[in-house]
Amino acid sequence: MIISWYNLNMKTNYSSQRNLVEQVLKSCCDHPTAEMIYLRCKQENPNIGLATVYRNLEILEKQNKIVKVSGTKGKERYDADVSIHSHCICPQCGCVVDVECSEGLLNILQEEKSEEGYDSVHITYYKKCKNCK
Amino acid sequence: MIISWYNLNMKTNYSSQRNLVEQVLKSCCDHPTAEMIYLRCKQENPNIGLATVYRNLEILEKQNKIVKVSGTKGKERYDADVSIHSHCICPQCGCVVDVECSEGLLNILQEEKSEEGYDSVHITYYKKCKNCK
DNA sequence: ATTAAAATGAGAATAATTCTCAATTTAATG
DNA sequence: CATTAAATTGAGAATTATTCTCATTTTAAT
Repeated sequence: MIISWYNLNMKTNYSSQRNLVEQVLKSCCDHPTAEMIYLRCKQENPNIGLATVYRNLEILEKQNKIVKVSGTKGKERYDADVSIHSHCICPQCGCVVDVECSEGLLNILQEEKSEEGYDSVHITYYKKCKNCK
Repeated sequence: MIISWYNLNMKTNYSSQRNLVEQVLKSCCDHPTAEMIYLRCKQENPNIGLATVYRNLEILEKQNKIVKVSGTKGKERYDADVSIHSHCICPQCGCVVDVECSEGLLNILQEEKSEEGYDSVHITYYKKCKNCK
């Protein structure tokens, strides 16, 4: 995922669970699945439900606070790093690593965004990871 | 999906069902889901099974004969147009439309590919479609 | 304090995809 | 042409990621 310009047009109240999901994801250096996030949240708050994690990931994404990474072998993955960068996915195991976004690429995307009014642009590379190779 | 450099390293025999799946997808101007492809195949061959369609879509993708479009609200979509182009997905209904790939963008991607050895690169834009707006 | 809207947890429900397995088809070989 | 091993199939079961439901609790505006 590269750039996101979503905005959430619904009212939200404060929720400690949503805050926890966001903080947990921010503390991850990998790109965890919803279930992995759920398990890490449970360590802090054993009462949190899986549905709550899914609900809040969706809201946080619409608030541009996190990013969803699709194309990862069935399970979606999430990233709290919303700075400009791309992703490389292993077509075998589905793991994700960050890829820097070059100046030239960024310029083209930002021009397209202003011309076409996109909500977001995702650039995804596929390449086998070290483990799978 | 923009460019794909996969290659399938497994032996395949001829199969009329695989041929049908490919021809049906080639005749589609939309970006159908597996089930839509299955239903259109059934019109030609009422005996074909859904699992067969899934199996062959996977093989055809690895053969670079078709392209899978991810990030489309749960159901994957398929495209028999393997020429260089990107996709724009509606975040509400998941429908897909083709987007031309500019010369500048293509040059950057091809340079990255030769430097990094990626298997494929997908550029995906998100923007509400006319119907959903 | 009151109150309406927002959020939650638990588990059920949904649905896309993959798996299993016995039967059939393909194609290489003699 | 006959043999044979590998590839493919169809049907339905199994899996599993995600969403939905609903009664209860929390939030925040008044």
